[in-house]
Amino acid sequence: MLKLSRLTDYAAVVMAQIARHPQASHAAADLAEAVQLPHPTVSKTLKMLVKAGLLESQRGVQGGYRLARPASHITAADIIAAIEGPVAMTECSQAEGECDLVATCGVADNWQRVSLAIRTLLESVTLAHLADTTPIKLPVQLPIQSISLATA
Amino acid sequence: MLKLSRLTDYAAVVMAQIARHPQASHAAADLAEAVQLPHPTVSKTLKMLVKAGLLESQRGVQGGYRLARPASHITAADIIAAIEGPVAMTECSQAEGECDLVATCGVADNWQRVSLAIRTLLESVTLAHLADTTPIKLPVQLPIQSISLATA
DNA sequence: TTTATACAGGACTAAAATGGTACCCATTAG
DNA sequence: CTAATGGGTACCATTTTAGTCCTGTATAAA
Repeated sequence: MLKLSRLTDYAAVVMAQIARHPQASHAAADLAEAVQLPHPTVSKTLKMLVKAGLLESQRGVQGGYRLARPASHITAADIIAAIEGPVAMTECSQAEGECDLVATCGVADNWQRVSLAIRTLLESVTLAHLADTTPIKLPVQLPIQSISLATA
Repeated sequence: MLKLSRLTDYAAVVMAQIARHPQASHAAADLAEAVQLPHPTVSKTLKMLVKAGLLESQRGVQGGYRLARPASHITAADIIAAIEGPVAMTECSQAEGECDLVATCGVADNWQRVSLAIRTLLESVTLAHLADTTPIKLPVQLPIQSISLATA
């Protein structure tokens, strides 16, 4: 299915919610209420986003969460990486490729290229785009077809 | 991580192996040996690929598996779908969007667009590309940047 | 016709990831 | 001080994934 985990999904929704009111400080409870999700789960997600440097937190009374940088400088890839780790389609697309089947595999290099293409795509989508209620236009047909897939 | 499942990975490797010798009929045991993976697991994967219509099987002595159509007409998306089901990043990107949070979500539409872009990308990569030992060239930078992300 | 080969299908188990909860600690405004 | 609010950790339940095994069926060759 190549699906995002549910927590990643939550993270995107919550980030979008914050992005729509960038000035305010958002308490975890308020966010959970706004997006209709269980409070502890939202809280967990928020902590992960802080640790990844996408949110800043303020403790104490009147505390809460704010974006660490403008929504236009936070990408979908950032959010996914914050929850699931770096975007990589196969074991061996990660930094420390620990696959002992490289010899018989034969597709590793090409999967990595595909993986890179997807990562680049996700890096081109910002939180500002996601949070926008008027849907973003992604005229995917043209650019994708224009990718040269011919072998060297 | 947005990672493929291990079985999907196996499927790609096995398909590539078959694609490199399209005329021959490949027994599950031979394939397992060639790619250095446990026989029962490879066998399971092959069955799924048959059910998805990507391979054809022949029973009996001298039987085995063959591609159901040319490698250039089998896409990465096909292989992923055969093992994991249709490519969809979020619950609600599937046909029967069964998410009761649509009202408070606010990012559903945009995720679906991203999902579509990834699917299109995966459909543009064929088994012939994956099986090619000279790596495919995916000059991703240019076309991705050319995608208009401006809101309507 | 018999036999060895090889796929088909399903049941089953073990292991891992995921999602969710609870508890207690640290910080800070008033 | 104290109430509000995030931080961290540990824990449990569920689901998913991976892998194995067994039995049945088709087929080519002897």
